[in-house]
Amino acid sequence: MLLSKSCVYGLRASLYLASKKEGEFIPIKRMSDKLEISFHFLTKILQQLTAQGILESFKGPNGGVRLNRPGTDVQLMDIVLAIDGEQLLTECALGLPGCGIKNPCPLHDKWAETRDAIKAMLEHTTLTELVEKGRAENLRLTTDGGFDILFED
Amino acid sequence: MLLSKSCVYGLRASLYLASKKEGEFIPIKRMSDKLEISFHFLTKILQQLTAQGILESFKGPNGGVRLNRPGTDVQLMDIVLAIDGEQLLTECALGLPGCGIKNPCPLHDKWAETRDAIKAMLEHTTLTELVEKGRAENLRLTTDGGFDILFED
DNA sequence: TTATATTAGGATAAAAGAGTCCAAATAATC
DNA sequence: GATTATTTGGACTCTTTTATCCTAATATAA
Ligand code: SF4
Ligand code: SF4
Repeated sequence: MLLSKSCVYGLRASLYLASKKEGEFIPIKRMSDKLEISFHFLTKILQQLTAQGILESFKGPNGGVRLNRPGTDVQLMDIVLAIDGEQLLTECALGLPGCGIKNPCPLHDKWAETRDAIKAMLEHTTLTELVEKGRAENLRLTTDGGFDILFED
Repeated sequence: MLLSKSCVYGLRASLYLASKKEGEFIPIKRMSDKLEISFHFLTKILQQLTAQGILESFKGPNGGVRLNRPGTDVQLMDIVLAIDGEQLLTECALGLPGCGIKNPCPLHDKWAETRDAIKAMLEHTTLTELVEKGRAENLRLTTDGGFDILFED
């Protein structure tokens, strides 16, 4: 798998948050219900995102989490880096230790191209962009149901 | 990680085999030494490749494994499919169950492009091609040492 | 001030991936 | 026929990832 499960959940949750009114705190419980992710697990993941400054959290009634920056300023790569780290950008195809351009393996050239494509995609896609697309085309963030089900309260 | 460790080891071993005289059986022990991979682990992996018809094995003294087809006919994708299965081609970015074009998530379009690039790379690269490149430029298949160390007996 | 809703954080459990070990089967050589 | 070199296959262990649970801290509201 390209991204860990934690990372995927983090992305889904971030998209959910980006679809909400800016500044509003959303309880994790609500998100885990809507997104069909284990509440406790999602909590752990969002704690990471909070620790990394991507989310902001607030305790107590009316508490929850929200994006720390507008969704237009959050790239998918930000989430991926916060959860999976640089692995995706550094590790690669033949996974030899201490890799890079200096001492490449035979796959390096081809792999580097592919990896750059992945990187570019993650860096050039913002949360808001996907939310707008999802809303316009009623795409899904869960197993069943379209984007719209996320907005029923 | 894009490819499992088993898969990476399988690729490295297949490249090794493709660099050898066609038809020659190579003992797994020799490969595991050269490639610095645990003998027992590599054995398990190569058993999978043998079961999938990518390699052929022969027991006893002078035994070992060899490619079942010429290296020019073996794509990287063949190895990846044999070890990691279709996961890479079917699963994806947001990893929603039962995914596909019918009921996509907001990332689908962008992801599909990226995934196709990965797929194309793996499908259009043959073992022989990489071996020739590795030989010509003395690239490496192990932590230290160039391609050439693989050929000392 | 008490009850309630929430995140934070630690401990633990279950599942998957990676790696090791051993006995059995097979083939060549002595 | 006995010994040796090799693959096969199963059982097992270790590590990492995924998931669950419980308690504490914090903020609101009654
Ligand atoms: S040389 Fe390049 S492709 Fe090969 S393992 Fe290193 S970074 Fe990856
Ligand atoms: S819709 Fe496409 S990108 Fe999204 S999870 Fe499914 S296959 Fe992957």
